[in-house]
Amino acid sequence: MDIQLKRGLLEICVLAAIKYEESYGYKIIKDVKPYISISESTLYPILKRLEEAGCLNVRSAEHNGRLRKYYCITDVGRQRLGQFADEWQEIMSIYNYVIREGD
Amino acid sequence: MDIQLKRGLLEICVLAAIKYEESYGYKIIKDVKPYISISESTLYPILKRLEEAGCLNVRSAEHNGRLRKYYCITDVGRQRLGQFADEWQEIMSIYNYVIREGD
DNA sequence: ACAGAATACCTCGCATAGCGTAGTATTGTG
DNA sequence: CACAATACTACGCTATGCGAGGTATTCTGT
Repeated sequence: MDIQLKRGLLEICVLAAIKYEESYGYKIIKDVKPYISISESTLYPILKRLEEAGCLNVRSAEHNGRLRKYYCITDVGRQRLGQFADEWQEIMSIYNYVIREGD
Repeated sequence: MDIQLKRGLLEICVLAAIKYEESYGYKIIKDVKPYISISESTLYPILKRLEEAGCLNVRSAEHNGRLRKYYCITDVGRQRLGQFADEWQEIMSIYNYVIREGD
C-alpha cells in the first residue's frame, strides 16, 4: 500500500494496538502487521512521541531474564483514539469527493 | 485536520479536482478547500510531481492577458484514481482495527 | 483616483517523519 | 553449535507539507 496514505494512520494503529492491553515493541509490530506493516525504526520513534505526548505510559519488566518495555495507553491516548473517529468524518468526505461520479 | 493524515490524500485530491475538467492552480485550491486545505507552496510541487509521473498534462493559455497553466488528467492519472479505490479497502480494514470494540 | 483585496504563479528553506542499515544481546530450535 | 527469532536502539537519507517571500495583473470599495 502507498506509503503516503499510511502516514497518520501509523500512530493511531499503534495506539489501537494497546487500547485493550499493554504490549511491547515486537508484539505491536506483529499485531498491526495484517493491517499495516511497520518497521522497528518507525515504531520506536512513534512510541517515544506518544509517550512524550502523554498518550501512553512505559514500564520496564523482566521477561525471561531480558528487560522488556511494556506500553500502556493513558486517558489522553484514549482521547486521541476518540478524536480519530471525528477525523474519520473528514476523511470520508474527502473519499466521497475523490470517487464522485459525473459533475 | 492532522498533517500526517493529509499526506497521501493531498495528491489524490488534486487529481480528483481535475478528473472531469482541466483546471489551474488557484482554482484547484478553491475547489478542494471544503474537503482539505492546501497551500500554494504545497500544490505546485504536487502538480510538478504528478506531471513527472505522467498523471497530468500541462498547457499554458492566455486568460485576460495573463498566462495561466491548465492541468489536464491523463489515463495514467485516471488509473491512479482507480488504484485509490482499491487502497481504500485497506484503509477501511485499518479503520475497523482502530475502532474495534472489546477483545 | 487609489489602496487593498483577489487572482495567478513560483521558489527557498525548515521541520517532521518513515525507514534502510547497522549494532547489541539473549533465547529458542534444528 | 549455527541460525533464527526476540527485543531494543541509533544514524542518516529522503520525501514532503508549508511558512515566508517574490512578482505581476485585475477588480472593488471609498
